[in-house]
Amino acid sequence: MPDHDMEKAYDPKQHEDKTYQRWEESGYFNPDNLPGDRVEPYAIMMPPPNVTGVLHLGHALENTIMDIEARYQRMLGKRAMIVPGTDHSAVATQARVEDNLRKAGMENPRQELGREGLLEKIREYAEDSKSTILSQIRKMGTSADWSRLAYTFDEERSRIVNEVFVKMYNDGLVYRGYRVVNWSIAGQSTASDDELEYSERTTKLYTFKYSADFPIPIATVLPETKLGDTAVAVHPSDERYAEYIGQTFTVNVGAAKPLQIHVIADDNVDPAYGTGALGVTPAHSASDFELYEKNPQIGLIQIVGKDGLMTDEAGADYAGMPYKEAREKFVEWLRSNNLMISEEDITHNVSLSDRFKDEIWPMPMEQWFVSVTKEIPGRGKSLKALMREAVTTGLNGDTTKKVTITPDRFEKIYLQWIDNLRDWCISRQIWWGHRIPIWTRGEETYCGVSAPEGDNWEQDSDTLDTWFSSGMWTFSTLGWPNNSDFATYHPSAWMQMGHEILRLWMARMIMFSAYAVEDVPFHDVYIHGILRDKDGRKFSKSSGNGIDPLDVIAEYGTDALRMSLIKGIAPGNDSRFYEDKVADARNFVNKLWNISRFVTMQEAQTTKEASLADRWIESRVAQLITEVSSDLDSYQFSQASEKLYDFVWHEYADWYIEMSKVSELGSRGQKDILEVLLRMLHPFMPFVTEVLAEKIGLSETSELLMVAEWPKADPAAIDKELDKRMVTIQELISGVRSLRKEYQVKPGETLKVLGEGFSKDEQLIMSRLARIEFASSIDYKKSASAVSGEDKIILPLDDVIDVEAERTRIQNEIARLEKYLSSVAIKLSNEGFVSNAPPEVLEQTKQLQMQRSAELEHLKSALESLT
RNA sequence: GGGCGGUUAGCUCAGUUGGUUAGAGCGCUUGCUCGACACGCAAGAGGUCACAAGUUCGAAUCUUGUAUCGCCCACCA
Repeated sequence: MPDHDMEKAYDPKQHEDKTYQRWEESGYFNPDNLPGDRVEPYAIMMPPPNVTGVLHLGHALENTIMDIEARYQRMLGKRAMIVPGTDHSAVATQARVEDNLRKAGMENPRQELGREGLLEKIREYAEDSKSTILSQIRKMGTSADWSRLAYTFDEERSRIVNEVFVKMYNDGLVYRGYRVVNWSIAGQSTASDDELEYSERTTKLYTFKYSADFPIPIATVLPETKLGDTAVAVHPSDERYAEYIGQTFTVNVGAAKPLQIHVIADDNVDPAYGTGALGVTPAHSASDFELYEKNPQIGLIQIVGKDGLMTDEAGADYAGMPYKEAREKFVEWLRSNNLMISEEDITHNVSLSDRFKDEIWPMPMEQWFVSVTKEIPGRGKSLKALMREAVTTGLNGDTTKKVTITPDRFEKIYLQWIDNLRDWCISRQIWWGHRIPIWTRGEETYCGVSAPEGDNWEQDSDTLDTWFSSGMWTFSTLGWPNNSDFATYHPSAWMQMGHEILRLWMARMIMFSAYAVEDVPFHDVYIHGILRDKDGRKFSKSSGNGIDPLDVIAEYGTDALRMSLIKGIAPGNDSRFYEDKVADARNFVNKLWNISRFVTMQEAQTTKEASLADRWIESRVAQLITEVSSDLDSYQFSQASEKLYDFVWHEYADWYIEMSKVSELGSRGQKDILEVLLRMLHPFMPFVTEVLAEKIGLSETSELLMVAEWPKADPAAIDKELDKRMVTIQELISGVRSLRKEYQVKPGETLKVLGEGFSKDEQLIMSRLARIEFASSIDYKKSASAVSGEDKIILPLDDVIDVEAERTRIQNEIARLEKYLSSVAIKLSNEGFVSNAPPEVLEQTKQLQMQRSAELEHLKSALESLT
């Protein structure tokens, strides 16, 4: 039953929670419960938010995009499913909790609480944050299947992590290696290359000689590391230093241990940069370590320890000293011994740990790595090759096993990253995370999903990089390998994510899936931009510009927030958050509410014959359905939302409903059309549309709008001639309105115009909307009757439209088309073109030719009717 | 150093294979309380689409170059 007691303005608070509850109770978030014969699965795995706190507006954007896609696919009749979940986010969460504990007065949480004690604190925090996050996701209207809720650190996911690890271990892809890794002193843990951020700093570049008798000067920004130098590298063709290549010098560096400096040659040294020679510190530089691997005879000396203090290797005077002090001391020594050649300020990038924010120290140590270049047994290719294949040819050249990236420019970025990919350091020395499933007992090593039988086995104390588990998200959430969900829903259909985690996450999902499942993790991935604040800054805790989505929702409603986030953005481009935009979207929601209110107040006129207005709106709606569907099919969410917005407001409300107020015209299909619009708007603004659908009463079924069918366009309704005619009428009305102004006709007065060439309905519309009357002939002289004595001004329509201008326009158009057609005729008579052009291009050209010819004919007749 | 993106109305931004007079929201001006909506209605002002050259019957859109802003990666002696 239609509800005639609607409030004047829509109040989201009264409806949103109730509506979400209705959805949940229906069970339709779970695709197994969806009505109808649905066969095609359509799974979307929610990018699991970190359990490090609360969600921000960026998550709101993600949820909106994801939910639009899911709701659209559900309405298309697929078994649409969003699998929700959260990520334990190893380092990030531990760092956050340790930070909180320190703020609360604990000096060294790890020491004071111990492994289990600290883990307990982190677990508490994570659970707390998890429940906040899940309720926020509900608030955003996300149609997630809560029965499949997952967590990267729950039992099932942990089992799968271990299984994949074991598989990789047995395949020799996971290995223990000694090499330089990124070490965070503050975090007391390694970090992968992708967990670094860069900060530009001004530092001193020191140019010096190790000793007075050492022939080659070198430069550095980290003088204390020079106490660990074992070589100087020069370019092989550098004549200045050629004579020294191959020699070894023993240099005395004051209080430190004497250094054995080998002079080596390497092509990577740029002879034009600095002194043209490079002091090689194998222990504290990843690139120097590579030189060491090529020239192992030079040796390696670690002079800074994990604690940031100088080691014994640095010499008795330096041992135990914080590296910053050591720097001062060594620089002072160089100065006082006249070895310092120059000191200049330069700006350079410093690597920081993205979680602990301290400067990264490259250090050599034993860690676990995943080899990306080693051939996988039985597969004949490396992980790197698989990662490349998955987005180019499809795995093993199978195009059904291919990931399509939208917008496609991100494919290039991805491939570029793959090319530079190095082995991935996966072990972390923090405690919060999946413990490495390796046990040792004396000389024995065991790798397995669970602990080995027997006593005295000791498990590796390290944990896995958090991306090791999130990289398996698409199949771990489905219970790989034996769950029926996995068989049904993997590969997932579609995935969305921000471009900032393209490498961190997308690449890893592709890698793990290609390796473990031998398939892609998803068929399509949509990359969206980052949401920034109104000044273009990233939202972050440190800038203090965070906005709680719940505050926005409380003020404007979820639908308004969703619409504002999606509208007016381009795929892949960053966007900014403006409250004005939300207010605008709120106005739109309210407009829709009032349109519905108006429609429910009308009496049903279903039997009435279609009026001009009806035929026109049906034509326009058919076109709208086609366009919006095609936009959504190509993930043009913003464009689709804008088309709907414009249509609802400026065509349906401002024009169709206004026309319907001309009582003689009536309106046959107001409610039907509104329902079609509600369906199309539902993915974008699920709450208000669901509420309104209930108010106006769904025509076909009593089910929720959420599971209603996506409208289909009726091609027969499309009447482009009628559309054009309407545009002309709108222009005429607008012309009449300005004439009223020009002749200063008072609002109550009627303007009389010559109505030749217009149908009765058309005249009706114009007479009402522009308040004019139509005369059948001109019975006046224009100049004399501009202002008549009878409250009426009579004008020929020629005055309303500028006939001369119109004629010129049409003539130009005709000329343009004729020119075009002649060029096409030449093209089509060219045998080279006809025989070489791809058939579809040829076909397209011919079609265009026909289309344009028809247009030309049309214009010619229009010109005639004007004259 | 390599790559990617931006430069369109006062502001914030759309503009998918080249095609009528380049759009929206906000802001601004004027007028409206005429059967839903002032979170509204109507009218209006405002743009050499960063610049230059080229391709084309036709360029905001394609090509080349320049300027400028931003992001990512590499380097960081």
